[in-house]
This record gives sequence, C-alpha cells and structure tokens, in this order.
Amino acid sequence: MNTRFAVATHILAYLAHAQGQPVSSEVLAGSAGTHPVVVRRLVGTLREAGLVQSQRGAGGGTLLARPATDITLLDVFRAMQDTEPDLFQVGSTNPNAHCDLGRVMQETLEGLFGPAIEAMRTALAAVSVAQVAQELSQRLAGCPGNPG
Amino acid sequence: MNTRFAVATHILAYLAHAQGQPVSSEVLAGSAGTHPVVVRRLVGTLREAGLVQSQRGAGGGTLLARPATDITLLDVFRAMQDTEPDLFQVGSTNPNAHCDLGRVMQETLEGLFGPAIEAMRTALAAVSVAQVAQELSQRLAGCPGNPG
DNA sequence: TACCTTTGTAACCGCTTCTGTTACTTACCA
DNA sequence: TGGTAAGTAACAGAAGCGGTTACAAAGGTA
Repeated sequence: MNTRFAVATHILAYLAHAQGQPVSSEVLAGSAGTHPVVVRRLVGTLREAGLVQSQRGAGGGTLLARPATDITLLDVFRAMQDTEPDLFQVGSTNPNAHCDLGRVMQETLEGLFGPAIEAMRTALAAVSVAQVAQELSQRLAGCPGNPG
Repeated sequence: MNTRFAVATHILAYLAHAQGQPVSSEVLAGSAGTHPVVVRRLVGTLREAGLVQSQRGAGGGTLLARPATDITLLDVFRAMQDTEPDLFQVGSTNPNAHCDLGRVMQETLEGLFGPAIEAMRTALAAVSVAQVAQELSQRLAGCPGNPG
C-alpha cells in the first residue's frame, strides 16, 4: 500500500496546487513518475471516496472535490484500503466460535491492536492535503521546472 | 502482513502459556491452523529477532527467549517487517535529489506520516505477550481441549 | 552405534495483488 | 465533425505469501 498511498497523496497535493484548474492524468503521471492509466485508476478510487472530481473531454482532467484544508491524510488512507477487511482474519475450523482458539486470538488481537490503529488514525487526521502541498512548496522553493 | 503478525503473536502467546516447556512446530501449527513449516519459518524470524529459542532433536521445540512480560507487540511487529524499508519508496528519476518532486514528496510524507507511525508504535509497545496470553486464558476459560 | 525426533532450509506450486501497458469506448468542447 | 481526455477492460510481468514436499543437520535414547 506504500506506493498507492504515496502516489495518491502526490496527486492530491498537485491538485491542491492547481487551484481548481483541472489537471490531466498525463500531467499527473509525469509528475508522479508512473503511467496515466495508473493515475486514472487511483483517481477513480479517490473519486469514489468523494475526494476529487473529474471532467472528460478537451480541457478536462481532475480537480479536488473540496478545499485541500478539508482533506486529511486519514481520508486518503481510508480511500486506499478499499474494503477495509477484518484486519486480522485467521481461518477458523472450530464450529464453536466461542471456543475456537483461532477466532478468540483474532478477537483478542483486534482488541489489543485496535488502540494502535486508532492512534495512527488520529495522527493521520491531523494532517491536511493543504499542509502537504504547503510543505512541498517550501521544500521546492528555488527549484525551477517544478509546479510551484 | 496481517496473517503473519497474527500467527506470530499466536505462537508467542502459546509459548508464554507453555511456561518454558519447548513446544514443537507441529503442535504450534495445529493450534494456529497452519503448516509446521510455516511455523518454523515464522519462528526463524522470531529467533533472529531474539524473541524465541529453539532446541533440535527429540523433545525439542521452541520456547521464549525472555519473559513474556518483556516481549511487546511492537517487538513482534518489528520482527515481522524484516528489512523495514523506507516506508515510502517512490522511484526517483531526477539526478538532482533536492529538486526531484518524487523524492521531495517522499521526504515530506515521511515527515508527516512519521508521527502516525510513532503513535502506533507507542500503542503497540504498551501491550506485552503476557497480556495477550492472559486475555486469551480469560476468554478461553471453560472451553475444554484448549491450552489453558 | 543405530535410530528416532525435531528443527532448519531449500525448492516448487498456486494464489493474490499491484504496476505497467495496450486498446477501446464514452463524454465533452470547439 | 474532430480532437481531447477520462473510464475501463484485458493482459503480462513482478512480488509476496501460504502450503507442501523433500532433505540435511542436530540432539536425544535404546
């Protein structure tokens, strides 16, 4: 999930910089160092999550669906893990779920691992795409040819 | 990594319950619902991390390398992600690393994502294998046939 | 010593996931 | 009508993981 999350954030930060102007998948792919179709796939996921909008046809492209200050890294994180599975899925063979060691272990781990996930979510929710874009601008200050 | 982490914790909790008695990979595999070789592979990783010891030959098996109270879920987590890569590795094409958007994005994400990872680590470090084993025992109380 | 047990590992297969790519359809604008 | 660009299907290749078999190495026991 590393690359997908990184590229998705890359795209959103780029869009935040575009100030509402549609950006084509080709431009985004060139910036992120990948293929336009890969970008369109990721954009499709982000669109389903309500983070971006797309416009077809000439002059079309993708733009943020809401202000960059209202999109957090947690939104991106959630969008990237599509179905959000059970986090700990261990095969169960015992028909008596209450006494199946595998299932009890799963429940126990979920209970103990839950706070860790929650802590990470809280930290991710504290960072907005606007902050990412701003930090990028600062780091890229003085570098010609880059979007900023 | 879900299953590997879950099975590894399963193994450690079982060993904590064994009170220093070596447990064979066959027994562990039966409990975790997997294959003995898979267990031995995971145990190998845990051994490299210094969490368990192994004894060959008749009556051999695996046992904890230190008290269960001194092994945290963070230890298990770290052991399971072998090489601990750069977390955000995005291909860089620009020879000027300082001005390469991909690399700057990577650095920025690492800086912004770092606190989230750190928060999760802190939460994981707060849970010991002994706690997992104890909670398992409580949940399995009254269920015959299980190790407890 | 001979035998059995158990770990340690290599090797292979099958499955899943992801990336990269091509090709085609659909939609929008001039 | 034609060009542009998203949407999407389809395929190949790479990578990771679980399951399995097979075999070598080590350590007890008769």
